[in-house]
Amino acid sequence: MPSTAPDAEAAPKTQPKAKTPTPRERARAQTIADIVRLGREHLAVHGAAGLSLRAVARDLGVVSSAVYRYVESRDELLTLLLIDGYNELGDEVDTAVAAVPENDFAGQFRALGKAVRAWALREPASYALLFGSPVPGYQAPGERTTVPGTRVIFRLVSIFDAAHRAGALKTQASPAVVIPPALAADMVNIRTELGITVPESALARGVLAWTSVFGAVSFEVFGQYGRDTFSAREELFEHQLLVLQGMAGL
Amino acid sequence: MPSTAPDAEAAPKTQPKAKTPTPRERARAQTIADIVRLGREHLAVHGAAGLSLRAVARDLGVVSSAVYRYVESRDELLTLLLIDGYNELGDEVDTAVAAVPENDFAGQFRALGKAVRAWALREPASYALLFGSPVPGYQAPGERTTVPGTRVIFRLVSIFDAAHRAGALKTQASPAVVIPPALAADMVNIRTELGITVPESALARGVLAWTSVFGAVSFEVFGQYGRDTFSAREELFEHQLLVLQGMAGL
DNA sequence: CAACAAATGAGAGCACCGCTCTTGACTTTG
DNA sequence: CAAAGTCAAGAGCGGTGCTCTCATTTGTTG
Repeated sequence: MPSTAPDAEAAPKTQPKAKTPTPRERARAQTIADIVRLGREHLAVHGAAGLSLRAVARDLGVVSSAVYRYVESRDELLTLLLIDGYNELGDEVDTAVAAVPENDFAGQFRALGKAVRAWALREPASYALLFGSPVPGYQAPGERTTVPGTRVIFRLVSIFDAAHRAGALKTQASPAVVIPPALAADMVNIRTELGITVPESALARGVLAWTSVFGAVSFEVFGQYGRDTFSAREELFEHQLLVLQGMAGL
Repeated sequence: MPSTAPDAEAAPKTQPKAKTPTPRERARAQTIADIVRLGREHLAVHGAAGLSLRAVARDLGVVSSAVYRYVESRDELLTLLLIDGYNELGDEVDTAVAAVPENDFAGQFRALGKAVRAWALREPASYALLFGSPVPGYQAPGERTTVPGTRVIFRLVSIFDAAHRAGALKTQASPAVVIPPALAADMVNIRTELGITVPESALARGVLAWTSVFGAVSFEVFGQYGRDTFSAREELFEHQLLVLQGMAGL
């Protein structure tokens, strides 16, 4: 794939660069892909804080300064890994949700949650990079990370919205809790921004379901549960999803 | 305070060392306390991964190798900061819960949640150390951290147990969700270990409330909410606590 | 095909890190 | 008062991110 522009080919624009990829560009893209791949391996083993460009260079069979030809800095590599992780998670969530019947909204919610958990347990270091403690001194560039970084939450919102449109969302949850005006205003903003029709209270419960799923996954991935407090973690999470879907009105 | 034993004074034991603290011991304890204090400051600024013994030594006005007289290693300092954080959080949670009337169990739950959130927002680096991504290569020594590390969850469990004993816990939540046998067995184990009487389903919902609170706090502290998705974060969290307390049967 | 220019890799170097070891000075204790 | 114990300092090892210079490779173009 080309290094900069997302337009694959054709359409000669004002930029004289975006033609068919020259062999140099191809080699360059391949090298960057190799760096990202090795970076992922190091991330998995040593964590985000232990990600070392020098070590990646060694694995690449090249001196450390050479990788700076391809990656601007360690933070740049972190950004590439961040985008990589967001997209991998987003892909797996999408396929998991798509495998559930269109009108089984609760099942879609559970499939989403289980996909998140499965990916997180398989790639704990990437999960930690995406959803764990922020890497000190590193600020993700929003213009590159927001789109892949919001794929899962968008998917969840779309499930709620589809359920609501289908009349399958219980908007009046069992213990009715009033929403203060300031919070309601936020919810209205979100609703208009996303172009959905879910009422405020249901939207708030959806947000809570979202954060709760990640709380449960984080506890498990980050080892907050005691070593052997829970032996049936799969069942625990499944149960939590069932309770949460009820709370959210699905 | 003495460096090793928790017995303040008197009671001459078999150990010939535990007398009145010598000036040397006092100075040593003071130096260690200074190191921990400076370590906390560095933790707050540079995060756990950026915690540097050399920098602490500089602030202490001493050469780097000198601090190794007081702290075995960087990981040892991390452990001290971990215990420090757990105890500070535990203290604040305890006082916050104690300020609520004894029979207002839902209020106690909310007070606990709000105390956790307030502390986390005030000390994000410590919160990240305690509940965020694990520091790669660092394993907390359980024999020193489990007791302070379980103070808050014990407090929460005790609220649920007291509510149940007082007959104020709705054990049959609105959408009844069956608990698979393996998970029920885990819950029975926990119940007997803690010496409480809460039924399995309520205990499971308590666990979910616990992880959900931390999910919500983590999202806020770790900046997972968009920059300006929510302007009324205080109200959002309060609302989430209300929903969770309903879900948990309080 | 040859010449040129861009892209690339190597190496040295800077300042930082955790940690170890030795040395000399100091303080407490017998 | 001298021995024992404690401590700060400094040098040193291997690691890190990153910059700079220099030589070489490589693709393109006249």
